[in-house]
This record gives sequence, C-alpha cells and structure tokens, in this order.
Amino acid sequence: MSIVECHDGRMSLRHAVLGMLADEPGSGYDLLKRFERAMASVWPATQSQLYGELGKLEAAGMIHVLAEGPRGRKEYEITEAGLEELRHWLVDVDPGGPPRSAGLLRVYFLGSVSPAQARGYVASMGESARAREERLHELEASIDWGDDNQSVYGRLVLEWGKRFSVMQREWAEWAVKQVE
Amino acid sequence: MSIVECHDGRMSLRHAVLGMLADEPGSGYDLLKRFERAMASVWPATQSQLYGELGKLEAAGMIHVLAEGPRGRKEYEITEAGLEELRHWLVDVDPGGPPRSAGLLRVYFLGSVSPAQARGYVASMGESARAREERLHELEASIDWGDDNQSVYGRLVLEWGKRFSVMQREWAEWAVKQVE
DNA sequence: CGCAGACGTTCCAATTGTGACAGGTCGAAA
DNA sequence: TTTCGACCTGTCACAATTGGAACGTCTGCG
Repeated sequence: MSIVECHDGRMSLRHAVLGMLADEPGSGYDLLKRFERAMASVWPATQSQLYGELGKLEAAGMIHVLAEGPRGRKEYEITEAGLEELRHWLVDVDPGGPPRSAGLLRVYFLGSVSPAQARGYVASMGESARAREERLHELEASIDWGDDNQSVYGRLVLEWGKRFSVMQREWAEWAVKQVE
Repeated sequence: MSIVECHDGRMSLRHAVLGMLADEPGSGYDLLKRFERAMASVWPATQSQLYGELGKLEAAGMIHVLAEGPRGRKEYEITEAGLEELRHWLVDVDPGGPPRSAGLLRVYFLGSVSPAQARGYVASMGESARAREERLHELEASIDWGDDNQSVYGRLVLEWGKRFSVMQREWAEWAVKQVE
C-alpha cells in the first residue's frame, strides 16, 4: 500500500488541482483565483480546501515547489507522478451518474404546497436558467478563444453549460403548464 | 435562536426525509427502500444518514413516532412543525445554481491526454447518457401514472431526467466532432 | 427444529466541504 | 510616513457525506 493509494472514491478536488497545475504552474492564491473565475459553476473550492490539498499533494510527490516568490509565495508545478495520476483519473472512466440536485429534489415534494406556489417555484427555476443562459453568452463573447487545449476544452464545457441552461428553461416552461 | 435554526446552508437530506414522510408515514427501513427506488439518481442516501436524520428530526419535533411494529420498527409521521419547515424550504427559493459535476470537470482537463483518449472519454459520456435515456424510458413505461401529487411531480422529475440525458448525448456527439 | 434471509436499528471512523479567523508581506497612494 | 488594499499562507471547528460493521428480531421453508 504505497502513498499513492487507490482511493478510487471521489476526491475530485485533488484532480481539479492537478489539472489546473498541469495547464500552468501557480501558487495557492493563483489557483483560488482561477477556481473562482473559470470553474465556479463546475467545481467550487474554498481556500481552506486548496491549501490543504496542495500540502497533501506535495507530500505525496505529485507536485513540487518550482520557485518561491515575494511574500512566502510558493509556486507549484505538477510532477511526472502527478501527471500520471491525472491521466489515470481521466482515462479510468466511470464518472458516476448525474450528481444530486437540490433543485430537482424540491420538485419531488411540490405536492406539499399549493399548486400556485409549485408553479411559482418551477417558474423561478426557468428564470434562473434564462439568466444563466445570458451570463454564459456574455462570457463567451468576452473571451478571446485560441486554438490551445484550454480554449478547445473550455469551449466544450461552456457549450455544455449553454445547452444545459436551455434545456432547463424549456423544461420549466413545459412544467409550468403541467401544473394545472 | 430556536431549535428550528435557520441553517440556510444545504442539508437537503433533512428535507428529503421530511418530503417522503409528508407523502406517507414510514420507518427508516421503508425510507431506505423508497430512496433506492425513486430517488437514487437525484439524492442518494445511505442508512446511516437516514437513521441519523430521523433521530435529529424527532428530537427537533418535526416528526414523531406514529406506531411501533414487530422488530422495534418505528413508523414515523411528519408533524405540523415538520410540514411547516418543509414548506418553508420549498418556498424560500434560491436552489443555488447547477451542482458540481465530476464529469464536466474532467472535460476541462482533457488537454492532458491524447486527442484520441479525449475523444474516447467524451464518447463514453454520450454512451452513458444514451443508456440512461433508455432506462428512463423503461421506467416511465413500467409505472402506472395516476393523477395524485406524487404522479404529477414525479413525472416532472422524470421528464427532466429524460431531457437532461438527451442534451448530454447530443452534446457529446457534437463535442466528439470538435476534438479533431 | 434450525437456519437463511429479510427486516430493522444503531454506532463509528474517515473524508470532504464550509466559514471564520490569524497572521504576514509588499506596493502605492495620501 | 502612514496607511490601505491586494497578495499570500495557513489553522481551527463544525457540518455533511460516505461506508461499513455490529447486532437483535421476525418469517418462511426444508
């Protein structure tokens, strides 16, 4: 049982960090910013988690300190072992079904409130989907897309978000009519 | 600060339990079965969680023991306070954006593996979506839908699942072409 | 009878996520 | 010069989630 245990269960944060560092080295602070900017809607992370993970990853030899900056800044770089772990995670599939959704859970129980309230709730789901749709369109327009990997795969994720939002909005419109 | 604190943060399991009991009284074991059958893909729960929540909910006065059965079986029923809490949760909206998705997270980092592998991964996402699509269609056919609340709102959730699966499959088909 | 298997509850240990807090360094503007 | 905001690292306590083990009770069956 080596340090690189095969905890095949979740812990995707670890891989999120590895993935960001695989793209480009950076400090914990950098990663925090990158998480906020690019992945807030896919995999939010707090500072506590990030620094904790960085410490564990370094101990496990998956990343190492590339350089130290002004204020104790530690710039991390992914190691060969880290890259291997990342690829292993990416290839050994089984993303495990759709994740839990508090929004949908609520729909199950809408029988406990009045039809009018239920309709209101579903409508608000549609509205928030529409708002997300707009935000994503703006985001798309504000980024200058290149041909690098990050652009290609980032575009894939963005497109997914757009399609998801459209689906949710259309579903909500349909659902409002059903609750009558 | 009453027992019914306003921990507005998550903890949807509590409300999932309340929702199930609002629909129909039952024991922990019953709920476990119902969770497996109806909500496995929306909000999975384990026995540890269920029994724990039941204890806390009883202590908080949101449910009470309706009857005791053969093997120490305790059949719970939701109380007025519990119903109120459930409705409060349903109405005080803000479901909080789309949840984290390990599947999408991976897409971000596909630049770390070969295009062929990336294409393979995206294709597998499409395939699993297609499989889910089929399962849901079978599920739909196997249920005899009535006009009760459970049927109406259950149908809404099912439809959401179907649309989600279709979206994901179509996205995957599109994405495979992009990775070239 | 004896026992497999469903029923039913309870406890525990480990991991992960959240939010607040504590502290230190640097650059630039007032 | 002082002060402020951005930078940068870390720790703590708590809640939520997961997974498994332990343990007793009833029912049906050979």
